[in-house]
Amino acid sequence: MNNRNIPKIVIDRLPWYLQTLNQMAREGLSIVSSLVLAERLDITPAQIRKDLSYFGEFGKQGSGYPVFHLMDELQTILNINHIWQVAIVGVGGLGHALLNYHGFARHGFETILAFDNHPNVIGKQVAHLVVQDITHLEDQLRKKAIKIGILTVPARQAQIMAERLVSGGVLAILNYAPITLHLPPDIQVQSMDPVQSLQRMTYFLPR
Amino acid sequence: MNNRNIPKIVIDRLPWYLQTLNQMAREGLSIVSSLVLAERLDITPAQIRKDLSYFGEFGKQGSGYPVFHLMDELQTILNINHIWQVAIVGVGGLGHALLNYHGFARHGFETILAFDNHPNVIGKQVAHLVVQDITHLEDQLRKKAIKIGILTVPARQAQIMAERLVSGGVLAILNYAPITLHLPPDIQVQSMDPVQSLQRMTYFLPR
DNA sequence: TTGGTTTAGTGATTATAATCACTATATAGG
DNA sequence: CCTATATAGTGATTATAATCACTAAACCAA
Repeated sequence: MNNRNIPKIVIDRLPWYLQTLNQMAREGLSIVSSLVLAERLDITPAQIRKDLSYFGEFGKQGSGYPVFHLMDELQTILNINHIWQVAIVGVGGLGHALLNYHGFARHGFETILAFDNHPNVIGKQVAHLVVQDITHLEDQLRKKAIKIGILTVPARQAQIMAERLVSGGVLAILNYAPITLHLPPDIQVQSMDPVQSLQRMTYFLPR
Repeated sequence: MNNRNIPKIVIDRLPWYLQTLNQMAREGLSIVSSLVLAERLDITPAQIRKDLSYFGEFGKQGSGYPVFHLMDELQTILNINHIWQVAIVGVGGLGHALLNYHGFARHGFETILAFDNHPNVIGKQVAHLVVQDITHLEDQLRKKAIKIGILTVPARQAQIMAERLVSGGVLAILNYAPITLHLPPDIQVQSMDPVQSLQRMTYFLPR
């Protein structure tokens, strides 16, 4: 086991492997070789083998990796072998859509709190939740010991709301606002800006 | 000018630089040094200077980069110095949210077509568009010469819809479905899977 | 059981990317 | 104008990541 400190980029690929293994499991596959998995992901088999080797020996020579076992291992590695409770801040169009998205729960992320600052939304039921007044944010986060927040507020409010999430004890933020958040280095942030993603593609399109 | 073929990861950072420059411009800043920009982005100044040097010399020694000029240059490099027309496939909750999102238009991405296969949605007005029957997809894409598609359909329909986008002439797909699309190598794909993003963070959270 | 085939794991190698550290140029203050 | 300071651009260096290519183990068909 290749256990000198693990490159972050390896971690970034694991969820992707897991997603594909999930798909393969649903297709009834019970063993998969690095070659087959690699073809599905459009990368090299060596990459997969080396990535996995950072964490242990999960495969068998001659056959490959047992799909379910590898999924379990990846879930343990990724720290998703239990339910994570999540809070959403900002119940506009996107917040609504995310609250109604079943994918979170299906993968162990349970949205249990939703906040907004707009009187028209506060107290309203959205999907399975009643939207709470943003003034209760830190209180509620502490009370429920929430570690993960989803930020779906307008750009100009995002920084302050991110800080409030952090002061409520949140350690990881999924940021849908199109700004770069400034938070302590131990806080995890993943940004989901569709405009940036589009701009990463237009570079390669014919001019 | 450091013009041997440009690493893809450099391209990936340019939209992020641009976003921050935008913000700085709004704050009234007209010149910015690599140091100041780097602090804002939490990277090293050398990284920024080297990245930009792949494309030209945009700064002045002693002072820094003229904000507006650099923005213009980046927009030209990224091929976003004109309007891109975009089609959305799938007008569920997320599709609705994206159609109502003004950020696309504000950054030169104009959503001009929306498709769905559900009778309850077809013909309905959503934001500025009337949702069209998915059967007209390829026709309409060709007619309007659309090169960029946004995919917001359920996972099981995503692959086939991606293929239909491509056969309608689309060259870049922003994929919100939680699957890995298999498309010709010249097709650009950016995936936006919130579950994967959450899983990339949980690894670093206390267990 | 045996021998050819498949495949994981991994040290060595190569490729890619980030950083350093220097040069040349511009700025700003007196 | 002159000098001290700031900063871009970049070749050289270091760090990081991907791939190669080998070994040992497991599989499988006859």
